[in-house]
Amino acid sequence: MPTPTFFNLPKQKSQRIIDVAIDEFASAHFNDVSINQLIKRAEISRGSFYQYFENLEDLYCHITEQIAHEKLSYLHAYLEKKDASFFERLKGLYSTGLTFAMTHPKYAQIGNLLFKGDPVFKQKIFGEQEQQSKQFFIDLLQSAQNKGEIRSDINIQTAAFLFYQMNLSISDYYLTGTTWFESPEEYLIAVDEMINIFKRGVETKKGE
Amino acid sequence: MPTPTFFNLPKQKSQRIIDVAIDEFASAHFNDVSINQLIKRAEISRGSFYQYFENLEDLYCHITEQIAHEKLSYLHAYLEKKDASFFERLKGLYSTGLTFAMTHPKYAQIGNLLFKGDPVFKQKIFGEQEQQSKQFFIDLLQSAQNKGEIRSDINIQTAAFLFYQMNLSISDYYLTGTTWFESPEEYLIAVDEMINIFKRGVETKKGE
DNA sequence: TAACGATATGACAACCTTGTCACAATTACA
DNA sequence: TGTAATTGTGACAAGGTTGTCATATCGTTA
Repeated sequence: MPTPTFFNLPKQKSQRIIDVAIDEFASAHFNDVSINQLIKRAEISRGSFYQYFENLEDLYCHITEQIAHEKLSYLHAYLEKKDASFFERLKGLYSTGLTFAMTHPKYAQIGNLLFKGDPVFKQKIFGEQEQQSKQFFIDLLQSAQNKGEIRSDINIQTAAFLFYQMNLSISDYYLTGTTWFESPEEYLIAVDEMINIFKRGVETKKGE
Repeated sequence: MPTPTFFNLPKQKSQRIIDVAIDEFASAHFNDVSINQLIKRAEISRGSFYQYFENLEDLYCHITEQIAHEKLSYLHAYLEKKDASFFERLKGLYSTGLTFAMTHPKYAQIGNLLFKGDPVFKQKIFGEQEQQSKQFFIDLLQSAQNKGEIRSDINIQTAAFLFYQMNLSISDYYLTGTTWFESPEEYLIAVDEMINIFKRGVETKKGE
């Protein structure tokens, strides 16, 4: 947690620090971000930095909490649509992820770097919420299976893993990929097609 | 390229250096590996290191070339089975990746770290071969579509992206994941189930 | 054995990093 | 205005990194 001193700062100044930090954390893994670079860009002295934060991880945590909060508020709209079909909800989830990446590219990139970086560090920062988001996929699938939307021979754990991993891959490619698709528009269409492949892969046969 | 001096070294010594380097590169991203650590563990002096290699990247490239060579020889057995069905070949590809990870965990981890790390660096080291492996998926799918194994409405690019990304995810989870499946055996079954989902997702309907 | 080429070495410069701390400046309040 | 609390500052220590280079040692060959 940043110190009271930090929170008492004029909004303009604290925001400048946060903005620079977001930019730095979106450019490199946590371990490769340096306090020196950050304070130079944010135009604060070394001493001030340590008066605001315990260390770099303190600042990083504060930012990731902000990101998690923002992302959750994004997700809530979709989470509420409990009446929609499983495949509509899955599509909603993927769309939300992509929309979030489009509107908050740096936030999304920070999350992306966290996921691709040291698993131990990821666990430390994101452990609890990661577990929740995995469980969400499992519950979603279980509910769909109970309703007969997906076949009874589909292993929930397997399908949840598959959809969860693809969710990560899809955001990752949007943020850092270039070679597969020519344009974002083409990519969005491709994501829809992937969901259709998934749908056919797990849905209950017509006439069952 | 390492210097002639390095290649003239007694096998025992050069192998010791390579072994330590493999261990280091399997433990952290290239940027986080230090020459100091490496020479300490390999019991060579700083001066010697620079007599063998231009810098750390020189050594890294030499090792990744070794890895690529080893992996290719692994793949060749499967690449030859041109008469097998598309889904059998896809399964063979995934199996090969997993078998490689099981028999060469450090090699696989080095590749994994390269893929999850800085895209620019990845491109520099692996660019050409990455393109080839993507193209391989595309060709495989195109051929399957021509044979009528997969539906004509399936977009090859989309499916190739999907299968390629899952291939990466599957190896990654084997190497670093822990939370989804209890045991490697359970995971191997799950991989089979994923391929079945893919199969149903893209295969031509019976009776077409 | 002597001499020459190949190989090994670690001190060194130059540069980076983090966290601390004595002190300076500013602000708030009486 | 004067005092006290808060906030700002950059030099500094201690540690890390890379690449170089003069020097020492080893081996081979004459």
